[in-house]
Amino acid sequence: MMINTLNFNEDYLGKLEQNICYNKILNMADTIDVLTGKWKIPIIICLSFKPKRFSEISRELKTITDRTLSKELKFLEENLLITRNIIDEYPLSIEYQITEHGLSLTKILMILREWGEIHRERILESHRSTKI
Amino acid sequence: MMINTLNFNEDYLGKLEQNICYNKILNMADTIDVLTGKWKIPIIICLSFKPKRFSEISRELKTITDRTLSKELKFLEENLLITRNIIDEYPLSIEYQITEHGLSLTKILMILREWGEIHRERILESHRSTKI
DNA sequence: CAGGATCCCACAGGATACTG
DNA sequence: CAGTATCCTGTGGGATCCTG
Repeated sequence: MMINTLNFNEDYLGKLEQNICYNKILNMADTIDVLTGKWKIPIIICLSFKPKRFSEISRELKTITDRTLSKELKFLEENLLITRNIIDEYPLSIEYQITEHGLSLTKILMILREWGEIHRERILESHRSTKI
Repeated sequence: MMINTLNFNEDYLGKLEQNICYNKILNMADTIDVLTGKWKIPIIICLSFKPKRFSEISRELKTITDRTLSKELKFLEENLLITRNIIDEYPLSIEYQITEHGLSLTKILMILREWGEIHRERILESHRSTKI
């Protein structure tokens, strides 16, 4: 997983530089991978406050389907961003908890938010000026 | 564009906090939007060195199709990350150039790369330990 | 050279129904 | 409660061919 097949031309910045550049891009893509899609960021944020159960997450995210939530939780667990803890056997109760590694995304999310704000400003500004 | 329809429950952190949180997530999603997909990051990096023409970009990215390159360049232009400059009419020659705004993504890309490196380490490490 | 048009497939994610 | 199974649609992106 996470290994995509992007191919830069071998002449790109010379072979050595190209390989370095190639790996850097792979690393960026890996990070994007973990944040992309409609629900990963909301789930991460939702769990960053405290551990929660399946139904709690589902309720807070409101429009997510069980199927999607189930898949995304599995994905995040495989990526070591959350853990799935069995709390009680009878009745079955399971808790999802963010890991340290998962929390380390917080910094990135803040930076994404900041840039997104600026970006939205620019776009709106440019739309205004073209309409005058 | 860029406005998705994510819906947090109204009770989420209380109504006020929820609205703030909701907007923050929209901003994050906007940034991700600009970086997601197979080719946006490579194109941005490719153009961050110097302005290039369609065929140059195509050659350097090697496996990208004309159709995809065309669409992505249009997307990046609409998002004010690059400009499309007509250099010569006869023969037609056009140059794509990254904007200041586009260059401001560099910082984010570095951070994504750093986290991606760490992430890959963790994943590999965990796979090693489960196989022992 | 700088793309547009068309066809095609894989995958994300919603709707709905069911299970231990 | 904590999911799984099935069906369905929209979109990303490759392949191929065509044009000013």
